[in-house]
Amino acid sequence: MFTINPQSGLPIYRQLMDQIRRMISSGQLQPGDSLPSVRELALTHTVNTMTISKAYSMLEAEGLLVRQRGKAMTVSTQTKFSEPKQERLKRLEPNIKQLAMAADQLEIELEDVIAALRKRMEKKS
Amino acid sequence: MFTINPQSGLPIYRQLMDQIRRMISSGQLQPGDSLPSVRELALTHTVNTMTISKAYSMLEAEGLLVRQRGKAMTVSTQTKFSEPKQERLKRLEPNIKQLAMAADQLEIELEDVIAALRKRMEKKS
DNA sequence: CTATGTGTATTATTGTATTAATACACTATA
DNA sequence: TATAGTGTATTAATACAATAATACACATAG
Repeated sequence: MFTINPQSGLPIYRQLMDQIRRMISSGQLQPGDSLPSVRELALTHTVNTMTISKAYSMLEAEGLLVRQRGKAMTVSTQTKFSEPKQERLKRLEPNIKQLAMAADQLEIELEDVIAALRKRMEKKS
Repeated sequence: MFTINPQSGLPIYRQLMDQIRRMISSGQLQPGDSLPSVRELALTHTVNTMTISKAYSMLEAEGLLVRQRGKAMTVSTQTKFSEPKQERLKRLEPNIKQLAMAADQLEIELEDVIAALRKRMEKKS
């Protein structure tokens, strides 16, 4: 369900938070939906349960998730799911910015970046 | 000369290493070129000198930089500067991959991603 | 020679990230 | 009621990241 890369330098709990935020923003995770249990995620990604729990707790502090003891974490019904495209684009900005910087420093032309991106994104769909 | 974002989660010394690697790969930093002194970088980015030093040391261990006591760090003359486009594209892959994942989770269409990227990259040139 | 500019080493401190093992409180279900 | 499944708390240990202050070794220009 999620993609964790322990080598990326980015803390695991932050990778998780980012991904969950985005999937809620798009509606892939809708209000009321249950998230995988901390033990399940910890197992499939060979990560400690407390690492997952930390991500969940912080998203709960943000109001995105709701915790009910004894039950799986769920997406808050207070969140407006499926944000408009403009909002979602804003969430993508940091990633755009970072790619642009990297391409710039590598002196890779815009069209080549686009080609690479196309290749990657069309693969999945 | 470099862009440091302390909030990004990625360790500062790794941000620096990534950027230097890319600029050597493209030839923006050429063999023999001097890098900014650790004190200068530390000052302009309000970061500790040892953090910069760590990045430099690790790049020296990789063979990219050369240290001569009493002088500024320089780009190794052993490195092939201006790598071919194919090599540079390979270096961009992780960034492409990450953007693709984010866009996917945000359910942003390829064409919208490209538009955002275009907007950002054309701004600079 | 001196002053200034390189990078480095050392030691100490602080905060964060992750793992580990165990126990607890609660829910749902057989 | 018993069992298995939720998330959480606690304590301990380890590793990493960053800061701080100081001192050292060397190069170069005056």
